[in-house]
Amino acid sequence: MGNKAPMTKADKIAILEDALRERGVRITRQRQAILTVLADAADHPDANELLVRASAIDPTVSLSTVYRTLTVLEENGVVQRLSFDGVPAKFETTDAPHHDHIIDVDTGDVIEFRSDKIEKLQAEIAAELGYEIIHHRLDLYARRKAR
Amino acid sequence: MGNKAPMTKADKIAILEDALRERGVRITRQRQAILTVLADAADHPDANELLVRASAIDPTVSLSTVYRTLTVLEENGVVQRLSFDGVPAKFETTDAPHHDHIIDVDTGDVIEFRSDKIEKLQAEIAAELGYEIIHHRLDLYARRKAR
DNA sequence: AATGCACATGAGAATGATTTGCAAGAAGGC
DNA sequence: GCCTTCTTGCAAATCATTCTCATGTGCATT
Repeated sequence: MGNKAPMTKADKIAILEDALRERGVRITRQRQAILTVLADAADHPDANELLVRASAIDPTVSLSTVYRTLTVLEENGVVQRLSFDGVPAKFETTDAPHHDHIIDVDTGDVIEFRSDKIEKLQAEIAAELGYEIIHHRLDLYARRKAR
Repeated sequence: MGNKAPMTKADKIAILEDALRERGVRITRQRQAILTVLADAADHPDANELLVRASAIDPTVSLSTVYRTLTVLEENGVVQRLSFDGVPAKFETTDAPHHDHIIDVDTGDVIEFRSDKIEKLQAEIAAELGYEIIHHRLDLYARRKAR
């Protein structure tokens, strides 16, 4: 049989689980549920939203476990925590390509963009100051130009 | 007599107070103390630190008032609130020239930097997408490099 | 300088997100 | 299957921040 079948989401999760196990993280029912929800999420859910979604898969998941699992996953580089002003922290998987945001100040629209040049400059600046970037956040608040 | 005497910090604060009064903000003893502390601060104090410093000027200042005053000052464009990951919000006056921040993920320290190259790149990217930048926010979460 | 009143204050309680202590439960190497 | 160690759920604890409310005060007006 051919072995070129495309990797399914289930495969991805299984690979992720193995990698975590490798690092000494036990794969529990609750963690599987949370991982599945994170892998499915196209948005940036907060802890509470993750609880709701994970509960649909495994009703025994508690909010404490969501938080504890997110901490573990963050420490293992699987998810990234996004802290915005005032609102609860949001989370996203780190497998999506990195991008920054332009926020349209008039409409509230959010546009994603990515610039390797900027990424490179950031790294240079940090290096000059003796730092190594873990992650960053760049938000451009802008207005549509009149034509 | 000459009228070219340089503006002292006291002058600056007086001007600020007048501007605020103009906008219907009452200048109380507590607000004066907090304004003075903010004008003096070369770093990025959080609410608690501001309380400590302002108390040295006016011992009647309370933490509630620090928070309330910061909100008022933010609404009136005098200070900017910096909400970083995990740590309490930090504040800085808006009269300083624009700069971005590096946040030390281990200590919570905040370092300012400024790069015209990055500013220019941002403008270019926004322009390409048909936008004009109003303001932006760039936070680099970084870790001190081992030497 | 005295008056009035809307706004500001201090003290502490309330809130909301996140963390933690503890006893019971389960993962995974043997 | 067993045992050790890590995880979990629950509830209580924390922490930053906001709110409540009775009292105090800036300042426009006299």
